[in-house]
Amino acid sequence: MPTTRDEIAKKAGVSTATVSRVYNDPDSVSADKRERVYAAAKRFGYVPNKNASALRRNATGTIMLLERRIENPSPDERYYNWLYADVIKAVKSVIDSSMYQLNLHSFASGEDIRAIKERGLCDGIICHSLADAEVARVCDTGIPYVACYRTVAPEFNAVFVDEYAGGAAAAKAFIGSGHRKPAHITGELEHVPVCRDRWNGFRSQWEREPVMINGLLGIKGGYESGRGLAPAIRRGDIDCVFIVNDLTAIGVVQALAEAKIDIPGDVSLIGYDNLPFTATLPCRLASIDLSLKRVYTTAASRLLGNIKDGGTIREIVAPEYAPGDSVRRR
Amino acid sequence: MPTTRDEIAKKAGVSTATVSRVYNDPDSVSADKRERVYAAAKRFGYVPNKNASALRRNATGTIMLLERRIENPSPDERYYNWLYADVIKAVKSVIDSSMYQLNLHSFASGEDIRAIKERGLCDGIICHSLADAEVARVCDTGIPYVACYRTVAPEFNAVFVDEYAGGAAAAKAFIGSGHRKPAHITGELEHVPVCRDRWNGFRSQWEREPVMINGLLGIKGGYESGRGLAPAIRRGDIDCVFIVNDLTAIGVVQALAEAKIDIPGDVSLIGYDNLPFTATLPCRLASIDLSLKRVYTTAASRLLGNIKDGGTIREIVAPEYAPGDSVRRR
DNA sequence: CTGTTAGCGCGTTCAG
DNA sequence: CTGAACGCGCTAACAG
Repeated sequence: MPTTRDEIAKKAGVSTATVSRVYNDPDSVSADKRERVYAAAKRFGYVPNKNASALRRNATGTIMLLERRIENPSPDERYYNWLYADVIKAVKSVIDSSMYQLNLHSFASGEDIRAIKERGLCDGIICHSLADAEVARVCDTGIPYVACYRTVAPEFNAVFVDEYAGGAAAAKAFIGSGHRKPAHITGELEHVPVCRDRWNGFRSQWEREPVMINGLLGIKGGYESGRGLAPAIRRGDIDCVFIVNDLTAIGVVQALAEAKIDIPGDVSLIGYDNLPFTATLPCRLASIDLSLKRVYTTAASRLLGNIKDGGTIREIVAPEYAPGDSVRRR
Repeated sequence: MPTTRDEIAKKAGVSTATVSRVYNDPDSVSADKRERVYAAAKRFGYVPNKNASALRRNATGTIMLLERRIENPSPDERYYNWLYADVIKAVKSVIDSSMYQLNLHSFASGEDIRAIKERGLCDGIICHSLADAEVARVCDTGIPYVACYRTVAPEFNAVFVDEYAGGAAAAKAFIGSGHRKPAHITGELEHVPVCRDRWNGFRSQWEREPVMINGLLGIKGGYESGRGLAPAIRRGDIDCVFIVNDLTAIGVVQALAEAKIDIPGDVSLIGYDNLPFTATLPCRLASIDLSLKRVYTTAASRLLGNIKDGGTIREIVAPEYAPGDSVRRR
């Protein structure tokens, strides 16, 4: 049976308005009364009622984590469900200690995004991996927002991963362990900006241009690219391969296994995303960890600030190299 | 700018109470007025304010999805994060079309569970994979609840998976495709009731007792068990193996690969859980799908009913065989 | 079946 | 810096 503000006011010997102020603008209350309120709150287990405060405030008291709905996810798309649990937990850790609640929401169309505003669903939006056009829709609602994880155009509020730095980190890991003959397997370079960034970051570190194969993303795409690369590896023209993401890397590993190429004996491999299920591979795949926890906790707290004080949000988080057995010193 | 009930009442030419009733007990309103309210609501984009209704109702308007917090998850534990995204989506699909909001919550101690009541955090609790002792704590709060997925003692409200039927389904799949020499790899049979149920279901279908290896759960445990089983497979004493879960099965596959035993050429395999990342294995692992979507949507709607009308909840959902390349007709 | 009315717990004026 | 008082949008009596 939760206590109410009025009871606490009585117990602490202050007015109800003072109790309210203690929770919304502590500095405007004298230290003495503030402490008395805190003490009474602790003694009687008082927590402000979120529904009442949101109602009074003319707000929803809700922060929305927004993602694109995928009706029938392909197997490859489902792998990224994986990240979702981490993302939720990171956002929750910040939101829970604010006066807001977290709400998960997915949209199928731009119309759905407009409806968020019209139906008054939330006070702030955290966009999970949305493309520029989708973020633009969110921006149009006028609700405070931040786009996360994916790189988006500079006019949007965003906290995202420095994909270029990620590619460069892979190259540095190879170079640091004595590799000299790099290759890169990408996926749909023409259509996927992220792939371009990773590739540009990777090539930036080498004196001579790495070999590059531009295949399809995903396990199957990786398998084909891996087969394409096998002869060159066998000839000794390539001693390390950076693969644009872990999912694609799984296909590469399968192709190399079929071609009797040993990892890391014959060639070293680094993936990207650090998806944990790569532990199902014969050897632990080195990868680039997205630091998603950092991205989303940063985004959530910046958004809360933005709701209060306005302004813009722009932060870039550098991913980190996650070592594995697939890289061997040469 | 969301519309309010009072405006809709005016537009529809009815009283405010009637509008309220249309959303809370539609049958108590004449069809004529009901339609007028719906029409006005649609025209002006009216949606009842959840904060206001929860406040007035003296409730929270929140359903909680509760799980145990794992501070530093082991790699094996992290694999089950996977299921979490599916669970959330299933629960959301039901809660979203009710007047409730979904809230995710984790606890570290029994004290945390008691605090849910004291702080008035929710009107109903969906327990995700909790053990009997934890469910008992939840039950003690007096808040309507349902325990999910794990089998729990009969005195608790629960919707869970029929693990015995799952084991039996694996046996039937083997028998139906002409297998005659079964084995089972389990994990910590003494301590894990689920493992016992799966094993009992499996053995129930065979005339002669299957070979059984009781190792440790997880990839490493499976690897050891797989090594132990290899000689018997090579001798032709075993033509099919049911493994207590997919994670353990991954270890088994690795061990058999090392022992140059071909799947499904030399032996057929069926896992349990149908975790999608088994697609990273050389062959698609047949498995038993938990039907978690069904479990959690059922649980959520039963819980909503329970909040309204009381009563008890007890449903058992049978898992389904999910075919794969790891089983071949003999 | 329908309308009138009294608060649910709180944030925020407005006076002091 | 503090307190009194109003009303956010809604549900649930109650009276017709």
